[in-house]
Amino acid sequence: MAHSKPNKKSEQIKFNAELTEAEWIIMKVVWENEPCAAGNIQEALANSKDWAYSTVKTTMDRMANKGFLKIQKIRNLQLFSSAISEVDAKRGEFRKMLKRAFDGALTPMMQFLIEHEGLSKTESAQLRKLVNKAKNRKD
Amino acid sequence: MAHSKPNKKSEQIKFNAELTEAEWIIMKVVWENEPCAAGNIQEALANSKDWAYSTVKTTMDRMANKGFLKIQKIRNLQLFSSAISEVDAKRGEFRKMLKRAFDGALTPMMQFLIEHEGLSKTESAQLRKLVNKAKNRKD
DNA sequence: TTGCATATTCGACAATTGTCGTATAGTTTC
DNA sequence: GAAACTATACGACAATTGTCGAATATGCAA
Repeated sequence: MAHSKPNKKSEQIKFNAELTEAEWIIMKVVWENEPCAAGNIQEALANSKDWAYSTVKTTMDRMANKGFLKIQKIRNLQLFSSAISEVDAKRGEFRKMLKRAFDGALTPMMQFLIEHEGLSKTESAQLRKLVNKAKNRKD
Repeated sequence: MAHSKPNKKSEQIKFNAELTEAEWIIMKVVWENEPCAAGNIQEALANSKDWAYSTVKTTMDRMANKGFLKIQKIRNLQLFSSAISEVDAKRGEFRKMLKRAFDGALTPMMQFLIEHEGLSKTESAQLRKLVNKAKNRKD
């Protein structure tokens, strides 16, 4: 066959991406501005992060290596776009937490939330609404 | 005054502890066996983790430095105990995730759970029960 | 007391992450 | 075309994390 099938590992990355702190910060801006150049990102973050251009660029290059960003070259310019979706990144972050702190089980996490994170009446009401909406789902 | 008040930073650590992967693995065993020696932990983990004694010991020493473990010395033996609670560690992990992936807001996370993590009927039923139990809480 | 069996200490090493600086190469503008 | 910009390419460095091995110190048993 002419094109190579992505391997397990890369699919894993796609559906369960684990970003570092700096990567998250950059990724959020990419999702909002893609495709965009490293300079754009640096400027967009200028008021919150005092990062040198090279800091942003190096991090983005590493992200491209990891498969989190794609690069499209136009003449001398590199345009970056996301290679993973926001949902994939959120899923990765969420599952990592779930696995580490709750052995991967959702119910204990919920339990914890209610018992120790003190959901307010408002929040638990919202939650109830959400849960009801989910009632007719798969299973 | 005779005793020093813990500073913001150390309180931060206590109530919002952030453990690394290896630290989580070790901490879980400590919580179940404390007080215990490094050798105990290594043995307890022997079937799941192929770690040399020194690996476990080094990691635990570092954890003690960070204030996650306490050491009590008996003769030539060091007995380790947890210096942070399970709840604190879970809170730390949960909040880190919440901040990174959902800008710290709970409701969007719930939304995400239901929309993308496909809660099963069983799970959403459980959730509903939990939420109802939490109905009469603080606000 | 001599010595084995443990524990502890500590230094080491590679990989990852956060952060830059600088040397180059490609454009654009007089 | 040469100067002034702008982007890229890279190498670097410190701190953290995951992992050990080896040297040293201790305590118990024969």
